[in-house]
Amino acid sequence: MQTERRRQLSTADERRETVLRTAIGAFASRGYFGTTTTEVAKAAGISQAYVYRLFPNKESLFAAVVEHCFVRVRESLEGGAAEAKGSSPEAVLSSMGDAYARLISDNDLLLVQLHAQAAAVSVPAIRDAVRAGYARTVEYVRGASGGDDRQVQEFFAVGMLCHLVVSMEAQEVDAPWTRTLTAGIRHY
Amino acid sequence: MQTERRRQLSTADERRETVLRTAIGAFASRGYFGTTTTEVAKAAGISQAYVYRLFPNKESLFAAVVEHCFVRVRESLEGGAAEAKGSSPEAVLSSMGDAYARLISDNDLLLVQLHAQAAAVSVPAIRDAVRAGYARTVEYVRGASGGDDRQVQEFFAVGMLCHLVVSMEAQEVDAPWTRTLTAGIRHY
DNA sequence: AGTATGTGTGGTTGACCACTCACTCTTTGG
DNA sequence: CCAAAGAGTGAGTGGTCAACCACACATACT
Repeated sequence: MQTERRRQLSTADERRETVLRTAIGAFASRGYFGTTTTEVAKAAGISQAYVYRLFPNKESLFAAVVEHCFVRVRESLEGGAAEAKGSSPEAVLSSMGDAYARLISDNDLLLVQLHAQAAAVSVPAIRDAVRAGYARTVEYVRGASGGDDRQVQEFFAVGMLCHLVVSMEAQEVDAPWTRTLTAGIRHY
Repeated sequence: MQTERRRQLSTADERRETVLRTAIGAFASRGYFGTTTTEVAKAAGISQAYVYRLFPNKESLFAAVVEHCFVRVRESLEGGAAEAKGSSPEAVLSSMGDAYARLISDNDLLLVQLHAQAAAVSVPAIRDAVRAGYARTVEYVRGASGGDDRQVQEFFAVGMLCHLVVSMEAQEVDAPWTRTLTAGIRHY
């Protein structure tokens, strides 16, 4: 009978994954400096002390969360590429853009990327995570779409424009300037 | 004789302007949550307590710094528009882009804008300052260049791409993905 | 000269935060 | 069944930060 009894404790690895998943919501609003490890712990349903058993310090924790976000973004782009109608760079990029728009309809993922960019300026470990994330993502987009430098660059430029729109909640404001910035940008 | 003697104390208004100017450098690396009012005070050469005589709280201080940044950006764009060769939207936008590139060759101004965007997510007063700044700037660019929605949008999208490149110091990395992101982007 | 007003600071406070330690309870394996 | 290893926590600790206050000095006004 014991053999079949459910574990009530998670393994450390499972907990680490839970933390990575839930910490996205914790870091999304106030970013690296503005979010406390207590908030991260609460979101994961563990004690603050245990966060420090799973990660050596706040910096590594945030860097791991950032890497996790990039993985999710790439998975979403892969999905987009798979369901593209046609194999021209334009068709693939458009379908990828659509998949990305769906992924970030929950804003948290996008906001963590924005905050990661901001923290990258002063925290080397985070800068490295951001660089590695974009390195892989740019190369993935280039390879999967077959687009040239110009097209790939524009793909990311539009992505950055999304960050701007979401960060100041420009969709909530009905004015010519917001319509200009959001023109043609999908959101769900 | 007394009439001609130099004031040794600044007026509060002069001090406020000094703070706005020097605080850009203070906030540039670690942003709103990561920068202390003591650092802002040191950059301005005054005591931390006096910062709180000049501004009601940290939030208003940062919002004022953000507004100041937007004013400087618009001044720079005006300069660019003035020295454009030709009056076609393309010529004016190109010249404005060049002026902007020169303005942010000192990175601090750009970094404050990036951090403002990040803080806008969770601090309403900062979000309002960022919205107002982009509202005026978008309308200025549209009016001065005569460009259509598409062109104005691309202008800002490329600007956002600059934020990304600078925040992770992508210029320091020599690799295909950095060349793709930075292609055609001027820097001084 | 004297006073009201404005500029500016040292020192403090109470809250909070990253990180640690000693300890308990659970699971695993022999 | 027992011991070793792992999961998990309560209760700190030292340090830092935003904001405040009492006070000193400079200037302007009369």
